[in-house]
Amino acid sequence: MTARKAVTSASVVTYLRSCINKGDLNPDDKLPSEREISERLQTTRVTTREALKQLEAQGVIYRSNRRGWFVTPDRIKYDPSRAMFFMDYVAEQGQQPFSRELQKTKIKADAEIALMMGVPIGEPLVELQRLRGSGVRPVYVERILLREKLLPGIDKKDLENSVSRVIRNDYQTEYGRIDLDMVVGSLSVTDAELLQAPAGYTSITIQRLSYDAKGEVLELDLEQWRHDALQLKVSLSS
Amino acid sequence: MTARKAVTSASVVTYLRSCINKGDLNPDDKLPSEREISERLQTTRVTTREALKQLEAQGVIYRSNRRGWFVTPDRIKYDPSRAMFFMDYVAEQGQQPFSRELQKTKIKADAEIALMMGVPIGEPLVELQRLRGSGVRPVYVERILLREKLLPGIDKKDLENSVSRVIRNDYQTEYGRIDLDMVVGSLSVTDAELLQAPAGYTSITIQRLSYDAKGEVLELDLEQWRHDALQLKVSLSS
DNA sequence: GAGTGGTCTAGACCACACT
DNA sequence: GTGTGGTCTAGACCACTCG
Repeated sequence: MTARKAVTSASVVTYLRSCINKGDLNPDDKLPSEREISERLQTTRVTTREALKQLEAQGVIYRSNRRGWFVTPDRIKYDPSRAMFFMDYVAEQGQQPFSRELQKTKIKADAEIALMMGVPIGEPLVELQRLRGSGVRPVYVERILLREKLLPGIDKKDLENSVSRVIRNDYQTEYGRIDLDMVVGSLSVTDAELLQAPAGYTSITIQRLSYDAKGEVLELDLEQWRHDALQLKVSLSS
Repeated sequence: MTARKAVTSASVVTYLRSCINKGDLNPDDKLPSEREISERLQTTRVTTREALKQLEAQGVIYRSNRRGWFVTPDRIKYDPSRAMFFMDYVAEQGQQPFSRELQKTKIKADAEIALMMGVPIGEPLVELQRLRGSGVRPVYVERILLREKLLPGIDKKDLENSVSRVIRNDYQTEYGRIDLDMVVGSLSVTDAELLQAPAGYTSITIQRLSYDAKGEVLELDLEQWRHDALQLKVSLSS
């Protein structure tokens, strides 16, 4: 009998981790192809893929579409309790942020949105869709719903970089309470496409409801993050 | 040619979702075995398993050890900004909470812990490990590190149900600032075992550093949650 | 056009859970 | 003991990316 001992996915994980830790592979570097790894370690693609998925779950590597596997750069530290802007805090962490406006339209609140925002059905809103990333990698898509009633003419402003800055400067409106809601799930087909991830990729959904100083709802922000791109930090003082 | 069209994992997902939505399967119900599903839908176990993993990522079903797949009950809504206790808010949401003390020992801060807590290396601490769940399902493990210096004799108290209550009532100490840190990752072998999940299961890591009113660090809380068991809600007032 | 990741087939063995 | 989930082998085809 030639009885070759089966190669476990755990050993493939160990091997790949060591490559990354040794520095043979740096953040955003591409890993060798699945077939090449399999051949090198004398195993099958299924086992190699299993190992890759484990590392992906740990946030060590990530996938980009059908282009391959890459080493994950540091997570973006995001503190929703600090009044800071994406473009600023990513830069502060030594990475290059980018922001792309995908859509800006006037809509009317449907039943679902109205419920989430606590406004009447049919209330006029401005919907803004953005894609944001760090370096070469898109990290989240967001959908922002703004109440035109409280922010007249907001649809004509440049909102690509920061909505909060416009609200503060152009409307002399300060934020009051913010309600955050976070859940781990997986990406829809359309969101996955935008984030250059396979459908079903593990994601973090953040829903943020912002009020003004008088307690009126200003905006609803729905974010979908690649799970491995985010580290959430919140500071509470009671 | 007999050329049977390949069955896609997407169609298996659709089929299982419909079973759950129709009410054929209720929360915590066990799904049929992988082989049975495969045979019923004329496909292989690999494809069925792929579908099950997709539903797992979405949080629709969960695994328990080697016992099988089950329908996920509602997520526990957890608001760290409210002064509430696990046992209370789970009950409030109509589920039966449980809490089990796994360990309680006196230790000295090692380098890693000292750094996280901002205390000197070697500072005496009380380490408490607990396992908590809802219904029949364990949902998170936690490791609590308490500063004996500020909480003398804390190791002799009953801490199974609520540390915060003891601190408040027995030490007349109020909490001040709380720093939260959240990240999505995967379970270690030991944590997975405690949570009756396979190693590598997707998890949410929550790190909570609590200060007293004077700004002194009181405790460090390290929690590992099953990703599908938690919905985090935070209310911030600026 | 060559090569890659994404997916599916059709088996197999093992360790553990349940009865 | 029986059956289950967990894992691995050894192929195959397709759709897409990249050069």
